[in-house]
Amino acid sequence: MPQFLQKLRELGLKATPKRLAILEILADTRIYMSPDDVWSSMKDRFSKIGLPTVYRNLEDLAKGGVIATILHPNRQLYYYLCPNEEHHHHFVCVTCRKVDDINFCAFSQIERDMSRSINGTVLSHTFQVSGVCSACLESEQRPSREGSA
Amino acid sequence: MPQFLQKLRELGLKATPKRLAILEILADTRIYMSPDDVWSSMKDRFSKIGLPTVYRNLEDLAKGGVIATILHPNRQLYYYLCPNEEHHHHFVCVTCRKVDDINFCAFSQIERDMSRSINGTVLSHTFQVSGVCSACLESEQRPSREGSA
DNA sequence: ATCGTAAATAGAAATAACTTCTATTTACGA
DNA sequence: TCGTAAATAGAAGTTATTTCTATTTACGAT
Repeated sequence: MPQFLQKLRELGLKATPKRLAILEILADTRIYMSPDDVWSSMKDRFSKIGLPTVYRNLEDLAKGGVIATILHPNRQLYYYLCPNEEHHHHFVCVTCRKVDDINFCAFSQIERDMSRSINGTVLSHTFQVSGVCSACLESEQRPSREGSA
Repeated sequence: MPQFLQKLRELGLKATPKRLAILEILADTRIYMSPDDVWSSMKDRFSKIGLPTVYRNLEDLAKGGVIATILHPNRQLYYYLCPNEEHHHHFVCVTCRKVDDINFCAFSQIERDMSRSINGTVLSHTFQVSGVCSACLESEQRPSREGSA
C-alpha cells in the first residue's frame, strides 16, 4: 500500500500499523462500515486496539479526504474508501450497504442559483441518495437498519 | 393557526396544545431549532413539558412533512418550518442558523444517471449546503458549532 | 543505529443526544 | 358526556461518540 503511505505523508499523519490496517480493511470492501465494524476487524489483527483509536483515525482520514463519510438515514456515521478520485456523490443501499457512484454533481448548476441569492461561504455540500439496491430488492430482504431522520 | 389544524387533521394527529405550540414556535422564526431549543421555548409556556414530548412531536411533524429536518454538519438534527411548499433544498448557515431556499432540485437530472446504473429503490435523497451566510461573514463571527462529518 | 519529541494509543470514564417505559391525562368522534 | 386511542410527564435507559491521562511509538535529526 505505498499509495497510502504517500497520502498519509502529505497529510502529516504518521504511518502507524493501526492506521494502515484501517485503510486496508476499508480498501478491501465495497460497502460502508461503521466505526464498530472496523473495530471488530481490527480486533482480529491486534490484541490491543481501542475503539477511540478507530474513531480518531476514521475521522482524521476522512478529514484528509482519504476516505468518504456516509451519513446514514439512521444518522450514524459510516466510512467508505472510494476508489473514484473524482468529485462525485453516492447512492448507498440501506440494506446491503453497497455504495454506487453518482457520476454527476449538481452543485455547479445549483451554484449559479446560489451565488445570486445566498452570497455566503459554502463550507460543505452533501448530496446523498439512500435506498435499496436492485440486488437487495430481488432478494427481498428487509432493511436491516431503520431509516428515519 | 387554522392551517395547522387542517394539516394535523389530514395526518391523523390530534391538535394538542403542546403540538400547536411547537408549530407556533417554529413558525415564528426563520432559523432552524434544536429539540432542546424548542423545549426551552415550551417551558416558557407550559409548567409541565417533557423533552420526550418535544422529540416525539418534532419527529411526527417532520414525518408528516409539516416541518423540515436540517441535518447539521455536527450530525445533530434540527427542525425548521419552511414556508415554501415546493420541493426544494436548503442552504443553512452554521453560524446564525438562518435557512435559505435553493430553488433548484438536481434530483431529476441525477435520476437519469441513476436509473441507468443503480436501478434500485430510492428511499430518500438529501441535498444540503452548509456554510456561513453573507450577514455572518460581514460581522466576522466564528462558527458557533463544529462542522465535521 | 539511536535519540528526542510530537504524535498516536489504550483503557477507563464521561457526555449528551436521544429513546423507551409506564402510569396518567386528554382530544375528539360517537 | 363518554369511551377510547392518542398523547403526555417523568424517570430511567441506551448508545454512539468523546474526553482524559498515562504510556508507547513513528520518524526526522543526529
